[in-house]
Amino acid sequence: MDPMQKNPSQEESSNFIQTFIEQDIAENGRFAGQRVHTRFPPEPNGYLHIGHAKAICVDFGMAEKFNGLCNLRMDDTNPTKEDTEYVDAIKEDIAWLGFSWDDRFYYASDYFPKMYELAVGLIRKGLAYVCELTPEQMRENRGDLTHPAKSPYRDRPVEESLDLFARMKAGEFPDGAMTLRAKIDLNSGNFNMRDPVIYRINHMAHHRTGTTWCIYPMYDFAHPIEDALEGVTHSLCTLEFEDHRPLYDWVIAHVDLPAKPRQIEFARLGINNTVMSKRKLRRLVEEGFVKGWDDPRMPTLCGLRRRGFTPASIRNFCERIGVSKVNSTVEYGFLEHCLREDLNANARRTMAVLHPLKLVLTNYPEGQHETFAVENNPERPEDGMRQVTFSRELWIEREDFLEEPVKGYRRLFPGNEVRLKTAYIVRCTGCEKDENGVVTTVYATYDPETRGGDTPDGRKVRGTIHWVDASSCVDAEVRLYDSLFTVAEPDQEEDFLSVLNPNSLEVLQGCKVEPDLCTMQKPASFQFMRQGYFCFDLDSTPEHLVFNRSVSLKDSFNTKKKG
RNA sequence: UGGGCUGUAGCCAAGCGGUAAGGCAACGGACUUUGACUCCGUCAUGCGUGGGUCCGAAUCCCGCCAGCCCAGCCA
Repeated sequence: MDPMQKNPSQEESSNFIQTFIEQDIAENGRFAGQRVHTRFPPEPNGYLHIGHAKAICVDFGMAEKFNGLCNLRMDDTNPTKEDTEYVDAIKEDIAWLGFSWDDRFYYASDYFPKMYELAVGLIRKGLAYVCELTPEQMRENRGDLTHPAKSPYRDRPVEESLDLFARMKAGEFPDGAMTLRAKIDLNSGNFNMRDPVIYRINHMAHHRTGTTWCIYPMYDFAHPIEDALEGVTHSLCTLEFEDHRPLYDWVIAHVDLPAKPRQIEFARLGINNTVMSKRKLRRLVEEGFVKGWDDPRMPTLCGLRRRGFTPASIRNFCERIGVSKVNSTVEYGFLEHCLREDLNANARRTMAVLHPLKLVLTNYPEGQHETFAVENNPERPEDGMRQVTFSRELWIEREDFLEEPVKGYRRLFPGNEVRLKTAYIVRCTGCEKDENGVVTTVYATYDPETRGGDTPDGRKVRGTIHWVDASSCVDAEVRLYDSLFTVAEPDQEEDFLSVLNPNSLEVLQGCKVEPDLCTMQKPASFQFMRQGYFCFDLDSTPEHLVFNRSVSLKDSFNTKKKG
């Protein structure tokens, strides 16, 4: 599906951010003559996950809606946690989703000289001072809910702060020795306004600026400046920054900047049965509970990609969950629904047998072969046909045969007729079992009059099963994934690792697939008949096909009382 | 306990003073050469709660209750 295509039923739905922007445009005030301009500002300290996808869709999507622009900016103001490794991964994932920042790719670190200059300006205005409280002392002097904060350095003369700040920059002081603080309100009920630190000393090499700087701006000081310098009009961020907005506005108001961006906050995405915090995802990777950031069980974009999720499905998901200020938890099933919807329309069909059971057609001549033309996607004739080989011995799904059928079962059992998809109608005549009573071979006879699966005499055949030709099929490995967690809300658990699902990965060897899958381009999504949706694992080879299952098809048989 | 924010169905979510959109899930049914898909139907006399204003309130006012965020030299 075209990711840009709107869901018809969602046509008129809008959100509060859109309303705000519309009002801003209508008021023709501080944004007069400006094109709507947003930005997505990840810190390059980890991989992007589905939660980021929502933010990306909001940031880029809102710009698109207003025919505006959206920048991509690495918010790299803290060298402690950042690394170049993540920068490329972030760009790759955003591009994969289908968004483009054109030539507007920025680094906050590019603004370090300007930020320093603006901080000096603040000191000159008497709006910032160098404070020598240690981290411990600062905590002790922060006050509490009913008592104001304190700093003995608050009234330090401007010249003295200027001198100390220059020496901080020059590297004269060790980490933590002093900070630059904005002089705002030690009495504020909002702790962010109790003279927040805007520069700290950190003698650590930055992934881009190296050792050029040993003082780094704090987010609250840097972010509004970054936005303003880039001409951002609407700075969209998540709810936890709501309390920071007064500070954001303070910086915009007191620092000499070329624009006056407006911050608007929205709720971050929560999905049940999933952890979304970078810290927890990192533990899963580093402690070996998953095979990497791109493990298909991970909610990271690279993980979802390997799992078989498409960009369109993720974008559609983000569009449909909406944007509000309510802390919400979306059901994982909804994400799956969005994938099924896309794949059902666009994935090509193929037949594969996950749990093979031999079917022998006793009246089909040995050594004979024939081929059938099958649509790659019944919904899209333009996707063409493929040739499928058929012969005397086939593989069918073990669960498609029952020696003693349960009520409502309409597949293969002794005496029953079933349709082999696009091939023939066959009647089961019996089966063979090993010494343990396990069925090893099923026998049936085919009806030559029913070539293509038609019933010229009009008789009803209720069951249709998939199959692959035993003489020409290819062995493959299929990986079935289940939730990583055994409880519904792992985020509520203090130790989320104790509720990990040990059966989250099941590997099936010896699955039988149509041979032409070997030649398919990767990654590609398929709907394996009655088995769900799969995609090639990115590291599978023609000699060793590996498939990941994205989502199962719905099967109502097991849940229905009747057949 | 100070400040900020949020409460519309099992889960999301429109609505902005004129009598509760839509999607997911669920449940009925039709169709079916995938027990899938698709299609049709059902699903809040009710909008956290108690008052008030009004001819009329989910929408305005007041009080209460519940949840989330904030005391990093993280973002």
